[in-house]
Amino acid sequence: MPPANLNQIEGMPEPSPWDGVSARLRASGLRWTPQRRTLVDVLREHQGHVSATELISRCRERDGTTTPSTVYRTLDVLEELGLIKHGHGPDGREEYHVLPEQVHGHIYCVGCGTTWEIRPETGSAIVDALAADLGFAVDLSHVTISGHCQGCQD
Amino acid sequence: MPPANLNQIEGMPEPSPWDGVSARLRASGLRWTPQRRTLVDVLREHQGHVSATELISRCRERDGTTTPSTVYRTLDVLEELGLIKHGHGPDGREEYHVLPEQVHGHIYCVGCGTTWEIRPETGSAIVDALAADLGFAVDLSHVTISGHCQGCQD
DNA sequence: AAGGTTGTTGCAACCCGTTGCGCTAGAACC
DNA sequence: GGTTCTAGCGCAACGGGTTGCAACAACCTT
Repeated sequence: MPPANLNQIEGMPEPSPWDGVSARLRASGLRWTPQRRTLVDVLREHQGHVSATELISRCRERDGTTTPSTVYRTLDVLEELGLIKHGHGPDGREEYHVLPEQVHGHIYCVGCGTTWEIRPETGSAIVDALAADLGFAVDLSHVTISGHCQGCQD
Repeated sequence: MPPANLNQIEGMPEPSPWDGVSARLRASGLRWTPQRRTLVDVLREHQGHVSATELISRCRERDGTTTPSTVYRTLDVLEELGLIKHGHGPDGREEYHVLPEQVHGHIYCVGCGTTWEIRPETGSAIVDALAADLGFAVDLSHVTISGHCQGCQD
């Protein structure tokens, strides 16, 4: 049997950015702990946006001893590795974007509560506008802009 | 002596949107209480942005019995009257804009911690961009966009 | 001036997120 | 396998913000 990627010894190989996490942590002198494994497992099956609260309760499903503080600290670490990004939803609460493939902002409709991603072209229009204003380099991904969607305007 | 505006019997007349608050409240079946008076007095001498925490402590200076919940609830009421607007700072905490003369957004520099107002032209560029995207009607004032100012980019 | 409604207050409890600290337990090295 | 170093864990407490509820008091009516 030929040497295989140790992280995916069975089934369809489906390389994921999560696969190298333990190694990347260790490479920085950080540690790979059961608690972090739990959180990464949870994140692994998530796309898009998740609230911190939801992540915590998902972790607790797998490991009843999960502590909020640990989750928040691990999220910070993972963010430094670039695997997730946090932002603030319309209510100001934390929201995490898993595996941000490309930077994108969010808009939130106050009327119906839906959240959309801002399309890249639109996003760069915003970035450009602010760059022209004060030479400001916007981090769009951190923010949710609110307003009313087409359906909710009367 | 000619009849004067009862709200400003001395000195330079300086009509303020705050003058009619009590009447406006009563007109909606709401009440004019000492606690609300205290908060309005505090707001009266404020321009621009204030955090809820600061408002609470300012109220407590005048009336030691001030309760946070009351302040928050009164702020909600005043917002419905359009006298203030709330938004979320870069850290997701509440921030109030007193007497928003014209809608404006904010940008916050992660590097140096400064907050700027977005100029109207730039603001409308953003609004237009999102209107073109999904027909979205943005409420710019509710949001603080973060990034790096010119001085903090390297 | 007294009474009755009902909007408001203040309290206590709660939720989300953060922080400080002592103990635990990764993992590198023997 | 055992040692050692220290990152990370769990706990407890805190701060900002919200909510349920019983008592209170503005305001209208008589």
